[in-house]
Amino acid sequence: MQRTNFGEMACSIARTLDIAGEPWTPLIIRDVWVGMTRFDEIQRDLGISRKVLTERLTTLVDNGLLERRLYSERPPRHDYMLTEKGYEFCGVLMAITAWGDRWTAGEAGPPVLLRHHSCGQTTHAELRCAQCGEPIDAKSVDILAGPGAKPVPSKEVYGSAVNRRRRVVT
Amino acid sequence: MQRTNFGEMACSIARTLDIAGEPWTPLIIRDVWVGMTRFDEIQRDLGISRKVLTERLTTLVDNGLLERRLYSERPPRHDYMLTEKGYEFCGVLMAITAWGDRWTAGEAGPPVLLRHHSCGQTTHAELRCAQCGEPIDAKSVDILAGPGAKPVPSKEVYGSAVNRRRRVVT
DNA sequence: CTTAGTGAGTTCCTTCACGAAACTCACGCT
DNA sequence: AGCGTGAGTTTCGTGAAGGAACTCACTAAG
Repeated sequence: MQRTNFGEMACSIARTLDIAGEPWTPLIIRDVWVGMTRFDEIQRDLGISRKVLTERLTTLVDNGLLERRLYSERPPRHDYMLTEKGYEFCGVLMAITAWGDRWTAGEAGPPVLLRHHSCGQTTHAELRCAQCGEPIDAKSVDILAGPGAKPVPSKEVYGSAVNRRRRVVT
Repeated sequence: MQRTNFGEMACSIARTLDIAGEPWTPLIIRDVWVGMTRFDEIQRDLGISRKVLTERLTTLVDNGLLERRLYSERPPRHDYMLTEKGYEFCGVLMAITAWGDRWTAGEAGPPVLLRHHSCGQTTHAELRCAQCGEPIDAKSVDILAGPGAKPVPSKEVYGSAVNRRRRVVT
């Protein structure tokens, strides 16, 4: 893990990135999502060193995004399965995919398409307000300190940053 | 940047993580989003080394997520401003925040709340299908190879992984 | 029985990224 | 002149990543 301890910051982004803030972990979750549940097939697909894959898988299991499911007793062998927590992280991957398709795909177009079961169409994930259902983006929200915000100096700085945002953006 | 070149993978997630696949870059984008546009205030807020901040800011400018805007000529001084590309990356940050609030906030609750301008409520970002508007999650989509998928061996592996997903998950 | 292959790691060594600290430069202000 | 501020740059030590080889526990085939 990186040397700075992002897991103790009072920030959901930082805490999340403490678990998944390097490229391999999201890519492993993606692979498990699409059905690669065995060590060797993930390793082959990603071209990742066995050592790093072992570490990442262990971290994901320890943090509750993956679970090991025994598929063979002699020798002991496991499938890696997404937990509910892991499945919900795939929402983050869908948001990343949507951004990546928009800005990094170039002329070739998106490497991956999603087809939604309900409507049967190829689609992508769009961010909506959980309250009113309208599209939501960085310019259409205010950012407020929440109950889990740190009380002392960071909040002070944070509070003034919120005010500064009003000045600069508007 | 890490040694594996994620930018050349035929995968929007990997390409995106080539730019932003370590914790500092998303945190810097967040800080700029909330209004910290100067070098020193970002540095103080994040407690990041000046060297790493310089590198990350340069990468973000080179990749078009931030732009430098001169606010002083003597000496030359810049505000760092989000581009449209950068603003859309904040959508990814909102998705990360929603996941992090759900799974990493603990008893303290979310450190940050969003208030949506349109409806005036505190809210969070929710993923919806861009076609039909219904909520979308990892279990409600099929993953298909798109036009930008790599033709040869990865696609072969990828195709079989999609089939395996059907077997394991359903 | 031996040998070979497979799956899932572990170990070792080299390289590279990060963090701390110090330094540098270009200002403006007193 | 000296000091403070903002924005870097440099140096050095530490730890993580990657490549390669090795290890172990099986199963299958000869």
